[in-house]
Amino acid sequence: MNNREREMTAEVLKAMAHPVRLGVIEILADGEKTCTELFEQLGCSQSMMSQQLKILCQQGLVSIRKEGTQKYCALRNPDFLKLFDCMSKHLRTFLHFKD
Amino acid sequence: MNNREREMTAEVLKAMAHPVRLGVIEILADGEKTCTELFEQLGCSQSMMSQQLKILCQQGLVSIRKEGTQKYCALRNPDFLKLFDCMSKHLRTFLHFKD
DNA sequence: TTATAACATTATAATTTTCTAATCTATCGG
DNA sequence: CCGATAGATTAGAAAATTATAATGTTATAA
Repeated sequence: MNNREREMTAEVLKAMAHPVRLGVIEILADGEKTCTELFEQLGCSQSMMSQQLKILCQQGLVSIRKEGTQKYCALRNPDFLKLFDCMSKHLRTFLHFKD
Repeated sequence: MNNREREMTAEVLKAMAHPVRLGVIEILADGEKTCTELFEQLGCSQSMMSQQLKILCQQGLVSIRKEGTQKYCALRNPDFLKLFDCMSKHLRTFLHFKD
């Protein structure tokens, strides 16, 4: 990786590095959801969700499809789901995470 | 993942989400290196490297072994290297990254 | 014992992120 | 057209990150 590539990679990682945004990715693993479903399930405000979804879209992690007055969000790159296993294992092994 | 786990995961991802820190992980894939080797190869200051290494250690990504006046850094969890392929592919596929 | 090489810490200014609250826009049903 | 629902945008304060510069610490070699 050259420096430019590392900078772009850092941007993508930053886009994931937030509890709400991780929650979105996790929920979307189950299939398309509307913005409202997402913020209700994650217990954050509508405004917060809208802002976080924008970040996820900008980094190509989520795509949005409009249907009437609603918008359906979907995972654009399911590869990133692998990351969750990796992280769970890491937390348990290296950071003494319990429960 | 519950919320606590998402918060901890976010911390680990943040620890990777920086060009210098990604560079460290990439270089360490090749084996142990001293701090000086790392900052020289990445072209950043010694102080910068020391601070970034601290972050990587705190999140369990890098371990440090002392030997005389030097310190040898190593990747603690080589699982994270998989991430680089995933990222390269993502950049090319979803973010139109060229070369 | 002193100079130096390797690394850590601290302080700080500049920039980014994060979160909340308020407002705006678009679409649909009636 | 009107009200309601779904979502976006904007503004701003607080907190976190980033980068640089200066200074501290420790171990070794001479």
